[in-house]
Amino acid sequence: MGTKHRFDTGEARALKTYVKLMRATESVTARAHRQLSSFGLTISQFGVLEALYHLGPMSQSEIGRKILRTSGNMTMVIDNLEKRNLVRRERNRADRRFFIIHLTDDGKKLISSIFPSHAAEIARALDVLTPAEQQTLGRLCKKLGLEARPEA
Amino acid sequence: MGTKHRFDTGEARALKTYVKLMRATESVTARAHRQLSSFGLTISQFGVLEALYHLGPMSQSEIGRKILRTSGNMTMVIDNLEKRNLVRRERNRADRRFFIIHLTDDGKKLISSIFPSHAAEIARALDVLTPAEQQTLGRLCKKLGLEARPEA
DNA sequence: CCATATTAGTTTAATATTAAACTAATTAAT
DNA sequence: ATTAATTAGTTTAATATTAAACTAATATGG
Repeated sequence: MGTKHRFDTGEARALKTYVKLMRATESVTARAHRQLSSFGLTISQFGVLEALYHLGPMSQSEIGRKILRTSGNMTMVIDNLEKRNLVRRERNRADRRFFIIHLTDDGKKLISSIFPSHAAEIARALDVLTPAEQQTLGRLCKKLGLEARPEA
Repeated sequence: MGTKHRFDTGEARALKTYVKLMRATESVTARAHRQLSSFGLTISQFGVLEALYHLGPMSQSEIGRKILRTSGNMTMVIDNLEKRNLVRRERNRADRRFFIIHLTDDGKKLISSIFPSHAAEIARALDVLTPAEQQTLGRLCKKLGLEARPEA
């Protein structure tokens, strides 16, 4: 058929899929964002608090790896959380290059009060898919996500 | 079982699915971003050029709707593209509230030279999925995307 | 020990992003 | 026609985001 490839069908399919993937993510994220901002948190700030809440104290770079952000970014997000006394930097004694970030009592109180409604909101968003469809979506996304991100 | 719901299984499933969805999107987008930045374009700038290239001249708000960005955002992105002489604002005579944004010759040249490699890069990223899997992923994402974004 | 490399985090400069307040132009309603 | 509401775009202020240059601490390899 096409000698060059004015628009290889495989590419067209991939592009269409990608657009839908992005729109789906942005639609769910926008919903989460709307809700979180009513609690005065950005998505990244929530991500930090949530990681600390469910996984325990961590260094900035570890958190950055979990929520897919750069180290420079983490500096600012954690600065802002620290200003509001939601987290606390604690210099590691053994290796003084890094901090361990802890939730403060205020932070713990906030994230534990917000998390349930966040989870419920996400569940509401995914409710248009059956449980089986969610499983399938998760499986396909996992395959896609792994490919460019060898890290867990 | 659980009277309250310490972690309703439906919610747990939804959250896991959402995390995978985000990671998949960010993995593909990061790949696209890496490539585009080698051409000196951000994702949003590319989105604007691509929309104009494939859909023709449009107002800022129309572009914003296509690429899911706010109007304030469009002002800056288009300012930056205009500075580089890749697009041109043309005041609409009939309704002087809006501009029609046109690709300049430079802009046309740039996007037409970049688009094929971008498409190829996305296709490469989606290559871990079979065509059938891509179709399924697209179908599920479309369902999800529609729900919170009634606009087409 | 000392030079080098690596690692954690910060800073800087640029763009992105949003929400909200705002201006200007148009449309609708009475 | 005049007022009110809507629409397009800009501006502002705040946070986000990245890449790149940087500092400080640690690890490695002679």
